[in-house]
Amino acid sequence: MVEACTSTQAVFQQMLSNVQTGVWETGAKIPSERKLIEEFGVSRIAIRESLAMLRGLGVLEINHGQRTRVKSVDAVTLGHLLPLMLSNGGQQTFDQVFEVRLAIESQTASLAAHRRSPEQLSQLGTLLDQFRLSMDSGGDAEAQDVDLAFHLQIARAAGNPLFPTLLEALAGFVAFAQKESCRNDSVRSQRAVMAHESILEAIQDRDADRARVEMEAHLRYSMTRRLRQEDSPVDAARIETR
Amino acid sequence: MVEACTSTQAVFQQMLSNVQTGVWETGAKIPSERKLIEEFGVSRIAIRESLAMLRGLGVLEINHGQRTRVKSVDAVTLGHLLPLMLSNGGQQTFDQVFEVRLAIESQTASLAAHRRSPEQLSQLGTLLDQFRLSMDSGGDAEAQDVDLAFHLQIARAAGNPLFPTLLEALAGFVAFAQKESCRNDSVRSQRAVMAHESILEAIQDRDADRARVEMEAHLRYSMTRRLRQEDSPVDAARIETR
DNA sequence: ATTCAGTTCTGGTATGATCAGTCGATCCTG
DNA sequence: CAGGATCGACTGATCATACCAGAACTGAAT
Repeated sequence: MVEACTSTQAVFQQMLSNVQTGVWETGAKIPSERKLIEEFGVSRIAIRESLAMLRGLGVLEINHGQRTRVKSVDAVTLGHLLPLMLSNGGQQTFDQVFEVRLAIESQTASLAAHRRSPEQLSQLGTLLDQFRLSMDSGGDAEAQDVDLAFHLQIARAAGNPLFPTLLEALAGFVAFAQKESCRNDSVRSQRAVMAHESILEAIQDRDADRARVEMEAHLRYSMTRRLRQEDSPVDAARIETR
Repeated sequence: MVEACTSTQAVFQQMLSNVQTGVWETGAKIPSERKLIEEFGVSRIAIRESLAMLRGLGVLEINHGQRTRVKSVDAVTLGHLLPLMLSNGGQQTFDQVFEVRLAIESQTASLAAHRRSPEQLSQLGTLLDQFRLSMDSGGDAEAQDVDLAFHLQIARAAGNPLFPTLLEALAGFVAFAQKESCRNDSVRSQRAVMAHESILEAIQDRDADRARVEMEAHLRYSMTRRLRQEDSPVDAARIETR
């Protein structure tokens, strides 16, 4: 381990280590700033800046008046980070994000077919019904939300918490593109419902390969469909981060 | 956007926005703390804590004596974050990351078969040769690096910069597990070389499906192989960060 | 036992001073 | 004039102190 030349860095490393090794258990309260000053032997500034860094990382939950607690790093933090990561080049297009989503969801569909519990299956059925209703009532925004919920439920049924996390982060990007392509397009809506039905069926039958293929077809159709609507593929596909 | 009740939060949000909207360009220097005090109209504490949070997020590069610069968020930060996210997961941790990696790399292999340029192809050949040499000379660490480089090159050849970025973050996480399973295992080494050969061949032939299948088989083998070696599933799989 | 006010914890902010690196212009030397 | 040493003016890093504001705890009055 490289020696941290600044005291803030040193304290930060030590604190991070405390979290990682479980000295500071997740959900537990850590000592107050005044205590930490004595414990680390540095000024409050160094303590607070280290805490701020950890807060930035999403490791700590700091609230005025309450003791600071160790937070389990969740999708939200990753959701903050991914956009920053993905937009650093500034050249990312929706296609690129969509390809990643395709990769993820092919896997989730396949895994979900293997691992889904009966409860998760029935929940998927419920979401599918809701999706149909939203489509009929013409609520685009709602339909989109339900659509995402359906995909997220599949990701959850895959039994790997990373998948819903990643998908959620990615979905923020493709959301508005989906909305665009969804709008006033009964053909596509119909097809989306059918695609969801097919996917659900495959997951129900525990047919992993079919689930994957159906999901891939579904997403690829959405993607190409959207592309056809765009005249200027590069500029229009540029990501607007928040 | 939710109103930030504390000034530090407000400044943080504003700064983050500055980065995301490009007001603060990546790589450029941001105003000094003294300037920011005037600009935001808050005390130095608030400024510094906001900067610390952004540093924790990996957005800023702060060095003593030099102006603070905007850093492009790279895989390293995410590499820090993933262990924290999964540190409570115990045994499943690696499997989970591996599944994501599997999802990503199945796609990259497939896409690379379509899109690889001749230069990228020849580079893959070079890396494969290096891989063979490393295996023969018994340099485990080197072999692992070359292995990763090979996979990253495929991700690059997929023509989507998101893939190498994500893979880099994921690979750093599973690195030491790979090292473990690699060690003194000529059977596995041999098989890894053969797998790489098969993948490269498929990519060379522009056979996307085969590339995907070969990659999947390769990774799945590594994964199961590693699992079989672990006797104490919980402790052995615990994450050693850094 | 319940309620409510006051105390005392907690973190949040501000100020001012000082230390310590880095950079660049300036000056001195060869 | 060229090259290197020097000094000053930046930059961030750290500290001590004080005070503000929210949350929680305490204890007395009901």
